[in-house]
Amino acid sequence: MKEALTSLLEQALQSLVAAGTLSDGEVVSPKIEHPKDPSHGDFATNLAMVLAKRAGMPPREFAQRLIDALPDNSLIEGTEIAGPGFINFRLSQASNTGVIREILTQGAEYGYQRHTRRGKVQVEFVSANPTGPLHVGHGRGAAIGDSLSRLLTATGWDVHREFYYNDAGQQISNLALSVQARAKGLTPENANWPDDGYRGEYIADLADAFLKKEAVAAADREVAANGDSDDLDNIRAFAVAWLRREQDADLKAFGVQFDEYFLESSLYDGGEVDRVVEELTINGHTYEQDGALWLRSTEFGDDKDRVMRKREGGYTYFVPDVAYHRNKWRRGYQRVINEQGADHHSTITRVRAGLQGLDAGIPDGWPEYVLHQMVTVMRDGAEVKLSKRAGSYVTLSDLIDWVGRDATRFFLTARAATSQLTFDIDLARSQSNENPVYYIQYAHARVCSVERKARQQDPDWTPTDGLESLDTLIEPEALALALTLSRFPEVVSTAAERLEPHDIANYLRGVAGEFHSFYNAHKMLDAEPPVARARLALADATRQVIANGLALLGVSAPESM
RNA sequence: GCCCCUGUAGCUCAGCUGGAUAGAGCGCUGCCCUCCUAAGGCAGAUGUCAGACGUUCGAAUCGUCUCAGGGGCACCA
Repeated sequence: MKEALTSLLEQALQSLVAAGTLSDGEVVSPKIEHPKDPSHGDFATNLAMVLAKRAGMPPREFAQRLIDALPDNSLIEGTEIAGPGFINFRLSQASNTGVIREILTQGAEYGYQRHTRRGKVQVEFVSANPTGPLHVGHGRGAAIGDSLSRLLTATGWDVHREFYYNDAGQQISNLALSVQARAKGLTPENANWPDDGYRGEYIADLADAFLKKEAVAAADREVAANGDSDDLDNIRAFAVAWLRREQDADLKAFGVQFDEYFLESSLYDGGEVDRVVEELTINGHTYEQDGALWLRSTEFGDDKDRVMRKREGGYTYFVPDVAYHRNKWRRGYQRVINEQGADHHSTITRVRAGLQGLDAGIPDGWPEYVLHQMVTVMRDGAEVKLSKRAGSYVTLSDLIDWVGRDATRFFLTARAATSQLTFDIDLARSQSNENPVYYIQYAHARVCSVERKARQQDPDWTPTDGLESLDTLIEPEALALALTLSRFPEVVSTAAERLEPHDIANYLRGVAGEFHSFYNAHKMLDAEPPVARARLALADATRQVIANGLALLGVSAPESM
C-alpha cells in the first residue's frame, strides 16, 4: 500500500517536472507516514514542505499542485491539505479491506519474506560459560537473540544460531575445585574453601551427583562420573557436562534452540589462536614490552594498546575471541550478529581491531553487536543481587516457574535492548492475569472461539467465505483494524533491519487493542449473513497476524484460554 | 579522567534516521455482560519529554554543555 502511494507521488512529481514547476535535480523520494491521529487520514506525506522552498512557493500551494498532478487511481478516496502543508490521504474502502484477502491467502507466510535470499548470517547469543545455571541476564539474551534469529529467518536470511563457551579456562578450574571441595565434605563457610570458588547450592547437587557416579548427557557432550574426588580431570569434565545439561533444559523450557555449540578450547587445539598471534606479528601490529606481547590496537581506534600474551605466557581473553571471529569469517558469514550483555562492550573495539590487523579483508564494522542492558530483579520490594558466588541468584528457570514461559519471553523482549529492565517478580506473579502478553493472546483465543461457534452453526463455513462481501465492512473499527493489519509486513521488515524485536511486541499490543474494540462494538455471528462472513474474515486475518507476530517472539498463540 | 547506555504520567516503559493537540500497560474515577470468552470495552484525570544553549519553517527526536542513574575502561574472563 505504501509502495503504491509512493509510486503515485513519484508520478505526480515527474509530471510537475515536465510542467516546469520543479527541475529534475530537485526531486526527492517521497516519505509516507502513518498519522497518529485518525482525523489526519490513513497515510500522510510531508513532501510538499520538503520541496516548497525549491519550488519557490508556499508549502500549501505546492501541495495543491501535487494533488492536482496525481494520476487517476482507485486507491485513494480523498486527499486534503492540512496544517503547515501535510497531504493526508484517505484510502478507499476496497483498497483498505483488500489486505484481508492477502492475509487469508498467504496465511502463516503473511508479513514474512522467506523467499528473498539475503545471504548467510550467524547469530551468537547466550554463550554462557558452564559454571552455573542461566540467570535472568542470560534469559534476556536468550529471548532477544532467539527473536532476532526468528526475525532474520522470516525476512529471508539463512540464520545459523551459535552458542560459544569456554570449557577449559580458569573459571572452569575454579568450578572443578569447588565441586571437589564439596565432594570432600567442605562447605563455602569452611576456611579451606577455594579462594575463587563458586558458592551456589548447585555445587552441592553437582558434588552429590558426582559421588553417585551419575552419567550426564548434554546437547553437545556426555560424561560419566567415576566418583573419585581426587580425579580433578573427571570432576571437571563431569561438572561441565552437568551444567551444560542444566542449561540445555532451561533453554528448552524457554523454547530456544541452537545449531551449534562452539568450544573455545577447539581454537587452541586447532592452533587457530597461535596462528592469529603469529599473523598479527607478521603484519607488524604487535610489539614486545615488559616481557609481554602487545597489540597496537590504537591503530584501529582503541584508546590504548592491549596485552595479547602475558608475561607469564598465557593469552589474554580477547585473543581467542579474535581467533573465534576469524573462524566465523572463514565459515563464510557476511553478517555476524553478537547478542551480549552490555558489560562486554569493551570487547567490541578489541575484537574488531584484531580482525583489522589480520588484513584479511574483513569489513570495518564486522561483526555487528546487539548489547542488552542489565536486568534488575525486584523481589519483596528489594533488589535481588545476582551473584554466583554468594548463591543468591534468580535463575531463568525460577522465572519460568513463577511467571510462565510466555510471560517471561514477552517481558524480556518487549523493551528495547538498550533500556535497563526492571523485572518485578512480585508484580509479574501477583498480577499475572493482567500481563500484556495475555491481552494479546486473549485476542487470538477470542477469534478462535468465535470461529468454533461459526463452525457449529455451519459446518461448511470457512474464513474465506467472507471475501465475497468485504465491501460490507464499513465501520470505523473494522477499517482501522484492517489498516493496522496491512502494516504488519512493514513492521516486520523494519524490526529486522533495526534488530529490534520489541517493535513486534508493541505492534501486537496495538492489533489486540483494535480487535478488542471491534469485538465489543460489533457482533459477528448475529449480523446479516454477508456482513457476518466479512467480519469473520477480518477476525481470521487478525488471528493470523497475531499468530505470525507471536511466532517471531517465541510466544504461543493459544486457541482457548 | 575517558568511552557506552539511559533519563518521557504515581509505577514499568513505547515513541528518538525531525513533523500536525506527546502514547500504552499497571494504578485511580465512573459506566457497559437476558448478547460470539468481562483475561474485554467505553469515558475521564494525570506530563518543566532531567536542565541549558544551539540547528530548523518545525525538536521528546539532531548538535554542544551540565546534572542524575547504570555499565565498561586489567598482563581477570
